Amino acid sequence: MSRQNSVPPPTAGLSSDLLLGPVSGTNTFEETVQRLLQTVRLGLIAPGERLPAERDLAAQLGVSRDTLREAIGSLAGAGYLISRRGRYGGTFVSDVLPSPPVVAAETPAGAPHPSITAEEIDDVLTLRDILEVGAARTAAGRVLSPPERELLWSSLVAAADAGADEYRRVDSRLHLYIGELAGSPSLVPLLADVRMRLNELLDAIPLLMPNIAHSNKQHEQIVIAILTGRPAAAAEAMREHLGGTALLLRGFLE
Amino acid sequence: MSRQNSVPPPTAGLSSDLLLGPVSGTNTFEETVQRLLQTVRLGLIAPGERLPAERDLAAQLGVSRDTLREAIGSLAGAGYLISRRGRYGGTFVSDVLPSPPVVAAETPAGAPHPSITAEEIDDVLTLRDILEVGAARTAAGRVLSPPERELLWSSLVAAADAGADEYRRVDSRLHLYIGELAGSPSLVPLLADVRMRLNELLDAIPLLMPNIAHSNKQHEQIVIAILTGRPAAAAEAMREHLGGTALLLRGFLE
DNA sequence: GTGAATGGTGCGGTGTATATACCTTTGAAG
DNA sequence: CTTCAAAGGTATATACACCGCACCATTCAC
Repeated sequence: MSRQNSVPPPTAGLSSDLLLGPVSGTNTFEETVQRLLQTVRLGLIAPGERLPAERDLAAQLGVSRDTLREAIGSLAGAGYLISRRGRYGGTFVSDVLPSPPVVAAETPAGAPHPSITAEEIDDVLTLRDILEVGAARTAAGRVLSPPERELLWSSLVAAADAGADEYRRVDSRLHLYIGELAGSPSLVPLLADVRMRLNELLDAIPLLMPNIAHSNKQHEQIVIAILTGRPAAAAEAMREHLGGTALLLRGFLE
Repeated sequence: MSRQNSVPPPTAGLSSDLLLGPVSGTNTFEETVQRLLQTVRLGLIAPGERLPAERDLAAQLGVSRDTLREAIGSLAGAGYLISRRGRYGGTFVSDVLPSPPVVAAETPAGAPHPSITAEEIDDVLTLRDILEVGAARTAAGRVLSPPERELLWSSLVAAADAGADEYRRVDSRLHLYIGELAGSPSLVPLLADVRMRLNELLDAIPLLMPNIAHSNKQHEQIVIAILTGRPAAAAEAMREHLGGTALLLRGFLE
């Protein structure tokens, strides 16, 4: 043990045992599960809709059908997916999604929160701020094709029209699509990841209608700023929007 | 079953077969190699310095010693690491790092670029802009401890004093440390990844002294803005700084 | 009833990762 | 000069994740 013994080396002491972190240990299986979960939880495929056939999906994901099936099975067991066989069968997203395992916001006996620490909250909110504000700014700085513009607008409308039950999902989609408009393919999975983490936190607090209304108004400002090509305005609007959620979360959880 | 299928589903056609992308297929072994490579290429451990003992490092990384050794062996073969046995031995970073396999910037026969496409360049630069500008802004918005402030400043000085041979490495460290000051642990690996991708591109173009001098000046502006707590100024300075590199890259490679 | 598309099942092969134990080298301390 | 501790080097056995393939069972349009 004890590392930097002889010389306190000139470069040591900076950060960053980037080393330190445990290597992901990402099973192909677990990663596949996460992918599917994202697809469902972020609303990329709506409740009741069908996934591609197992053989096709496995090919798309670059995974053996066996592994994919294990993943599907595990998610089916959790109530997210339903498989039907036979012609015109397939694997479908549950019509009614299971409410995810809510991490208790209150500690029953004073025990430390199982997985919802203050550091996690800060981490997620900070990262989200960086990613989403940057995405909005970048998207606003690009010239968008007519179909892109229409799709953005319809995503906005969908969010505005959504009921409380589907709001989380539709909202996620809108934010994700803004990220996609930024034009960096690598950005989208990062946004998806941080959004998944955020949703996990949001699941622990109530969803209030006034907040939704407020969010919708902000969404509109963001989208309009993007459509009219004003990066600074888009960034500012997004920052405000995220700030609201951040306040809400910190208020309830910290 | 299935509710809204009558209509060509409202949610389809959006982006994002987030599904589509192939699952990473990340070997523990390859991931370990990447980690070590980052540690060396980004200057987290300087040439000549020692890595933790195999057994310790394996534990830190959450990897079996066997796998770690394979990774070390492969990097030793490539000239990045050197292992010495016996008491006070260990694994060390090569005193002189191998110049990485330069992806030819010119196509010899008109064949398509092996791995350096215009899309990759855009992707990296866009993502970098989002991450680093956001990091600078966030870092400037935090109250920094005295040691943090000193370390930031000394990183700046190190970059200013660096010779052309070590510039890439020291520059990476500075940028990475700014990211660390943003206070989001999850952000750091993302910055490291995008920086690795960027360095791969930079390796394909010459390093000019005037550019270095200019960069140093910009670094100073960024750091000062962070130290004086001016988020907008920090973001703007960082954006300018990155813009320079972006122009350079696009000029040489696109 | 027939055919086609789909999920369900079984099996064997291969490579990767782990765990454990032991050997070898080196240099400082006694 | 001997000893010892700390490091890398080696060997072997085990578990299982992932894959590819072939085949079965179910369902619905026609």
